[in-house]
Amino acid sequence: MSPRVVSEGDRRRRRPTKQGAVLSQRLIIDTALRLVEQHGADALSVRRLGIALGADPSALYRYFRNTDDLLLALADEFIGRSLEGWEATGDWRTDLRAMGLRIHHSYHGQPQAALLVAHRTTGRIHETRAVETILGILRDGGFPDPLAVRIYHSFADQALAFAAQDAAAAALPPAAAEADAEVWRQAYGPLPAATHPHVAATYPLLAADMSGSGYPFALELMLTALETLHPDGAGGGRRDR
Amino acid sequence: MSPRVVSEGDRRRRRPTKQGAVLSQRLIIDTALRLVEQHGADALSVRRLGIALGADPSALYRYFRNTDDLLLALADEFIGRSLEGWEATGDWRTDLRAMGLRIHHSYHGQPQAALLVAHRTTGRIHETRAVETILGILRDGGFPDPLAVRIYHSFADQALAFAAQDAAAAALPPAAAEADAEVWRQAYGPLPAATHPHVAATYPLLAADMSGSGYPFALELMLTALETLHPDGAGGGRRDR
DNA sequence: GTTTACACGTCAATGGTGTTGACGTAAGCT
DNA sequence: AGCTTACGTCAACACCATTGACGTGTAAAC
Repeated sequence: MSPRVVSEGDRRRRRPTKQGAVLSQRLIIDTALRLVEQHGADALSVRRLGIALGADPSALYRYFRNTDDLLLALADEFIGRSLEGWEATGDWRTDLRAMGLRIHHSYHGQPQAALLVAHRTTGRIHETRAVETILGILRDGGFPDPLAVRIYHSFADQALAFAAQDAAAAALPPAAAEADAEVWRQAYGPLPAATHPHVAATYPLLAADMSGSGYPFALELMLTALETLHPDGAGGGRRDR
Repeated sequence: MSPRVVSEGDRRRRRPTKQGAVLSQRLIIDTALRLVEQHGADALSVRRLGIALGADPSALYRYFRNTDDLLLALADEFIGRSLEGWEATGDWRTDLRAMGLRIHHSYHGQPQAALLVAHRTTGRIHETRAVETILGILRDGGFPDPLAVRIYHSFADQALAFAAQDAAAAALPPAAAEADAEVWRQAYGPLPAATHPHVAATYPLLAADMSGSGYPFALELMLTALETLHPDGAGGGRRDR
């Protein structure tokens, strides 16, 4: 008896489905990504993916052990894409900022896969390269090793944590996402100054600010703090007091 | 015809189930939290919750409109518990720090539930009180409204994002957690200086640092940055209103 | 105390999900 | 040309959230 899933290298018989599609891991991953992009995260089910491929849903189990296996493959795919094409400028502020925003942005683009991978340590090639790059920015930027390592840890965790957080929001079923957005109008708007003076006083500002991600400003705050920790005093004289 | 779900105030008839349980929102939420605590986030389904309560699963729909409604109630309960007993000192640095660590800590203590809940906006009583409290710390601390709001947003998101991130790590099944820890030794330890000079140079520091959470340091960085943004320059004193 | 209205627990059914075992066809080797 | 067996298909299982109909028995009204 043959194992249910055959590794891609050993695959031989390319047998078309009833509807004429010739399956492969590549085709399945690409189709799944397209499905998620076009119809949202919850459109990705084995049954729907089967239909989109023109194959019986159970055929997928010839290519992936289970849906988790498939989603990890998806995640790995976009990690690769998210690191593509970045180049260092040599200024640690600029480079850290770009790195953070890039991670955050690319995870946000594929929330479903992001959710799965954001809190795992993969140790794979793209991840190790990212670690190396960020550490390099900090050490070449003049931070001593112990500080560079602590900063790396907080910087990377913060980028991933915010990315996962925002991805989770983006991956909510439409109804729940709508509800979360409405909450700021319906629950916080009517709060009276008597019981919630600070919310009442700042409500318009709040409602406007909360619609976006808190990450960009958090990143700027971190960069600001790093300037004061930099061994060269004010960190190149950008900040004054 | 009566609406399917009756608001808690208007509820009158307390009719025991076949198995003798007398349902209420309180009982349901407490049971759900216990279920998640004991058997993990995946154990929370309407059917299983019904069984745990000793009631037909569909009885839940007399108390919550749907599972999302139940989840939000769960989330708010969680927020409430994590802020129980906190008291302001009047110093915004101390208070913000305490607030952040408290959120982070309580989520870490209930990782399974935290995962389920960390990225929702509930708009309910405990959450609004938390928002009011944090905004109050910032405004009473002397930050002008537009800045206070931006800071609130990034501060709260940071605490929640890290909490979810660390909860996710703590909630991994033992086997997967072991595997993730091993990755740092097996994948990063052997990286040669030729291809990954920065990782190789700092590996002992890295391995030691990565075992903890990045949040405490990230929080300190944020507080440091806030000092420089404070209108009183070095952020010396408390401002009265 | 008796009556009455209806709240709410229960049942059954719907349409979704991931996953597996059995089966036979046809693909690609010899 | 014949043989093996990979792999696409089918059917079934166990679970999921949710809803409409129903009737019991509680608590209010009298």
